[in-house]
This record gives sequence, C-alpha cells and structure tokens, in this order.
Amino acid sequence: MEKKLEIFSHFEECPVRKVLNRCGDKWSVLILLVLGEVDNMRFNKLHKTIGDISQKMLTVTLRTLEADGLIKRTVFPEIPPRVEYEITERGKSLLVHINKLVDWAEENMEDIMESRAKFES
Amino acid sequence: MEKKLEIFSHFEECPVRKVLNRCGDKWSVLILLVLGEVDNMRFNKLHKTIGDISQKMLTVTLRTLEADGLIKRTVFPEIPPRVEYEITERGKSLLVHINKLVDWAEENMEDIMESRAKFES
DNA sequence: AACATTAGTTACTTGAAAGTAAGTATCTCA
DNA sequence: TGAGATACTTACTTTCAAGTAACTAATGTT
Repeated sequence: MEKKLEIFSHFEECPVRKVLNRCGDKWSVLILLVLGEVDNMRFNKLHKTIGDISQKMLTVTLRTLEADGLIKRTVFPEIPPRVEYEITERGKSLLVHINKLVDWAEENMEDIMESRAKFES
Repeated sequence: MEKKLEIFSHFEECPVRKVLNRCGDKWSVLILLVLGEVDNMRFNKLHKTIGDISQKMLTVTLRTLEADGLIKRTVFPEIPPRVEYEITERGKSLLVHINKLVDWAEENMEDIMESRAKFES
C-alpha cells in the first residue's frame, strides 16, 4: 500500500488555503508589515508610506484584513474624517511568521537570484 | 522628525518581494509541501497526488521552483521518459517557515471564519 | 497496425485581481 | 467663494495567472 497524503484531499475547500490565500495577494503582507512597525496609522499616511498602492486597493485590502481580525479600524467622528488602523494581537501573531519568511528571503535572495540567472542560460 | 520605514522605499524592485511573490502563486507552496513529505516523486504521480492541477501549471510551477533551486529535477534517459523531482536543502529550509504558517492558519482558522461571518453582518 | 505510456508543449480562452480616474460629503481656512 | 483636506465609493478598463484541450516523440504491448 502506498503512503497517502491526507492533507491534500479536497484541497480546494481546505480552510488552510482559504486563510493563507489572503497572504498571497499583492498588498496584505505589506500593510501588515507597516502596521507592525507603528502603534497606529491613518489612511492617507498608509497611502503615502506604501506609495504605489491605489486608494481603491488600500481600502479593499484594509477591509479584508479587518474582516479577518488582523487589523482594527477606528473611526473618529470628526470633520474632516479621521480613521486609524492598528494591528491586532492576531495580526501580530501572524506577523511573527511572516517576518521569518522575510528574513529567509533576505538570507537566500542572492543565491536564488544566482540560481535563476544560471537556469536561464 | 518622523520615523522612516526604510524597508518600503522602491518596493517594486524589492528583492524580498521578488522572492516571496513566488510563494503567493496558486501551486508552489502545495508542491513544496508534497515534495517535503517524500524522497522524490515523478511528474504523473505529482499530478495525481495534487489532483486539480493542470499539466501545464504543474510544468510551469515545477520549472520556477527548479529555477529558484528549491527543487531538483532529474531526467532518466529512458523510454517512456522518467523524471524525478525532489526538494533541495534550500527548499527544506523554506518549508520550515511555510509549515509554521500552515500551523498558524490551522490554529486560527476557526476564529478567522467567525470574524469574517461577523464582519459581513 | 494501432493503442498505451510518460512528460511534457502549444495555442487559445477565461476570470479575477488590480489599476485608473472621477465623484462624494462635510467642514475649515484663506 | 472656492480651494483643500480626509477617507472613501463607483464605474470602467487592463493585465496576467491560470485553465482547456489538443498535440508531440519514442518505444513497448496486443
């Protein structure tokens, strides 16, 4: 009998995939990294800090991060409006692992770039 | 003076992003997880194990993983052809961190699903 | 002679993520 | 009086990752 890999049956409905898919989009990880460095940050400050994100994608990504409980959104009923975003404990616990990945990428990127260059030839 | 977030200047050329982007695609992580469980695996066995990947995407993803030195491809000059894929040491070192993320996702997915449900209402 | 096997390639299509640009509400300040 | 600030929303367009399906080479098998 062959060894079975149970993990991968019905993988399309896999909840792990559902959760991790959100780490694979273009902006979520970056926003978490930024909010992990500060107490909180307002919308426009985030926009300027990241630089190349559109307002729309900033809004969309912040909403999904909020929906997952990774960041907290606080509205101050002032005019002009003030909205502050901060990372939650859950977000911080994820960020620990993301930072490990970033460290790994920094440690290995030279070797990887070299591998890619070799591979093309 | 405000605190600067150096990490994010010129982020589009950021090598960390270049490396981690490949973790964000649909199949790379899954293939690494499979190859992390066995000594090696042939193309068609991988295809059947994953189930819902197309031949094309399996080829494409294996090629990029190979280009990054995360897996090794060995061709045996037989007919019909035999090609074996195995994870490299570099791939294993990445997999450690990926598995941490998977563990985190498993630990937190219930809470996250609950948060998402609440958020929609 | 035709079918199976293996590990692909090729050409075309689709769909979802992301981008663009303009509009919105409300107040303050010059 | 009209321009600026803030945090968006909306409608439309683009892009590219991924999917589909057919084709390939070389040999062994019936």
